[in-house]
Amino acid sequence: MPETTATEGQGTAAEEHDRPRLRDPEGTRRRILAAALQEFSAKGIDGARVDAIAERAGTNKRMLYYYFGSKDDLFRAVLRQRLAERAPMARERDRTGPARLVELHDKLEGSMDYVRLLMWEGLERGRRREVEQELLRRDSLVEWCDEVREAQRRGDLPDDLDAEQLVLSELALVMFPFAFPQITRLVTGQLPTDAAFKVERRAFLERLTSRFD
Amino acid sequence: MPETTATEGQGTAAEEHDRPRLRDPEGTRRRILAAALQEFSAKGIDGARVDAIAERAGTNKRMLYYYFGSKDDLFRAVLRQRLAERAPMARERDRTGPARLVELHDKLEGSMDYVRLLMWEGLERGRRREVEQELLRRDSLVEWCDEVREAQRRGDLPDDLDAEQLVLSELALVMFPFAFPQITRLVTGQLPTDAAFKVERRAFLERLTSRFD
DNA sequence: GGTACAGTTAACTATCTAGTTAGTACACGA
DNA sequence: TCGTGTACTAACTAGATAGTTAACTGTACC
Repeated sequence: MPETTATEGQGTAAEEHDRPRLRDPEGTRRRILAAALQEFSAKGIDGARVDAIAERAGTNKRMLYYYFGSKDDLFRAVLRQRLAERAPMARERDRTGPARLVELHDKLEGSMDYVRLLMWEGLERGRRREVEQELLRRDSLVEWCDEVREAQRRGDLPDDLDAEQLVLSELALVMFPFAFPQITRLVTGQLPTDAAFKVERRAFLERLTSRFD
Repeated sequence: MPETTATEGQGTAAEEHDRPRLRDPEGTRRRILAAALQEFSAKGIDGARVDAIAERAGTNKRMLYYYFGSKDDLFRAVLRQRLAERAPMARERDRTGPARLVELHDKLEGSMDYVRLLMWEGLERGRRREVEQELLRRDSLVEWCDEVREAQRRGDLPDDLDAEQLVLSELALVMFPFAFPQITRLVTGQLPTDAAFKVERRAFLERLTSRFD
């Protein structure tokens, strides 16, 4: 018979408010995903520690394997969820109007974790043929390119530039500072998370678009 | 007294050509750096394995600590060396002329390992106040910004755009595809290392510059 | 009120990994 | 030819880490 320390701290009613439900499958799952998002975003797949994720989620490491199978599967689940969350936002955006870069910048600036997740994906998985949510992502990007071509036909965007390359470049302009914080700091003296930087970048993107179209 | 297996395979003259010099301090150091560059570039600091670096360098793991002190110090040594190698190239380049983006693209396309090293630095060390070769890098970038401002005064570049933001954006346009190979593939159908992609990107950057200035 | 199963836990294990110990051998100057 | 320091090596270690075991428990359903 094992030492019965397991029940320690669960008997008293005073502690009930700490953990309202003793069992909460969906909650546990959600908490693990949230904790994993933070951990993976901060340290990548190799750098993240399974124990740290479990502790952050306020649960046991075993639950992580119970729900997700492996560290790698957990990373993919996190990425899948985050991508699915953002997918609908892309469609809402005006992707060809004069405010498109500023709008994209605003959408992205609050989700550093998302950009970092994509970077880890690129570095640790970039060579793969298939990527998480391949079809969803490709469809979304193809749609964007189609809209650009449409706008080119209308004359709203310059038609001598390849649509795909243009989309790639707009992503570059907005994502790059968040992806390379050290370069951003070396060039501008500020980190991409600084409020002052965001204001300057925003203003720059605004002027760039107006000058460009 | 330990077993004297150490001399095994070193006595015969027939094996001499495998290892021309039994001692080659500079060579060993160089081989470790080269191996570390490959390993760190491919897998990052956390992902790289010290044993793998030693094996790739054809030496013993102990030598790595003998010459560089720690895994972390080795990474910094690799980064420092690579940055020092590239520093003079920046000054040679014409950074304000109409071919500047294409030229930067050409300079960068052969050194994926360099871009990846910078990405790992950004992800695993981005928050730090100081970065490897801080002064060298900042000086180089400040010089670039000054040249841009000069060109703006001359009227060669649009003067309503902040010089720092412009430099950051030009780096973004060129580095982004290499940093996000999976996004590049999803948008264009090609990896940034594909010859076809490079041609297209080059053409795009050329047209972009001519339309912009 | 019993029972079956999903949810939860602590403790365990095999393996890996950065870093070390302690010793060997080459080269070079005296 | 001897002695000394630099270069080099194999084997080891302590701690970490992903993943597992097995036992336990709340809960839904009968």
